[in-house]
Amino acid sequence: MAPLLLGKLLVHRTPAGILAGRIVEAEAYLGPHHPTPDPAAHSHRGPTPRNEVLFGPPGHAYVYSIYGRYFCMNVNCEPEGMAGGVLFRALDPVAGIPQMARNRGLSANAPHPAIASGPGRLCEALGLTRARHNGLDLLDPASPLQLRDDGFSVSEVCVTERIGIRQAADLPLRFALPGHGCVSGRKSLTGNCVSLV
DNA sequence: AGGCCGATCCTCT
DNA sequence: GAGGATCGGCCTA
Repeated sequence: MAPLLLGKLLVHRTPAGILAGRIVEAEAYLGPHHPTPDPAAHSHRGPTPRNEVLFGPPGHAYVYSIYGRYFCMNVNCEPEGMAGGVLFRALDPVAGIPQMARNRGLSANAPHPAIASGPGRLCEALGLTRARHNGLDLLDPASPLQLRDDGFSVSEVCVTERIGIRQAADLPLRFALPGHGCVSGRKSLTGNCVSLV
């Protein structure tokens, strides 16, 4: 699911207008049901009050706080009872760009890569919090937070190790659009790209 | 009840 | 490249 989510739109309807960005980087985290152990996954040790959304029906947002200051967002990508998720790591801003920049404390004409490149930046730009957005159905047309396909075509995807974790750091579960300026991190993506066709 | 640490970001060198 | 901010969640006693 993680590579297939690249190129899709993440859309947030807010009182201040529509905020949206194209997903250019995502990471997969494997649930305890999966044959490959993934101790870095929040669901790895089973359900808790924090991660219960991951064990619910798919297509719902799992938003959690990290380091006391930031939020990160996943979409649940497994059937009910299983708990795999995809972390959205970076967006290319598409709509409501000045407001997204303002949410980040940046000037309205800030360069795109400064706005939502990184999972904490992404949530801050879109104005997402656990209190307001955890558990929302991203596939419900009535939801203020949605995943959408606008027909954008992705022909090639890069694969690397995941960023910012210690456990299971060697699993090749980070995916990004090759050469896109809004992808986070400094690791080179060259040589790890595959054609989707 | 206490302690440790994280799917981060920003600043400074 | 290194270090601090900052706090909720999960483990241990």
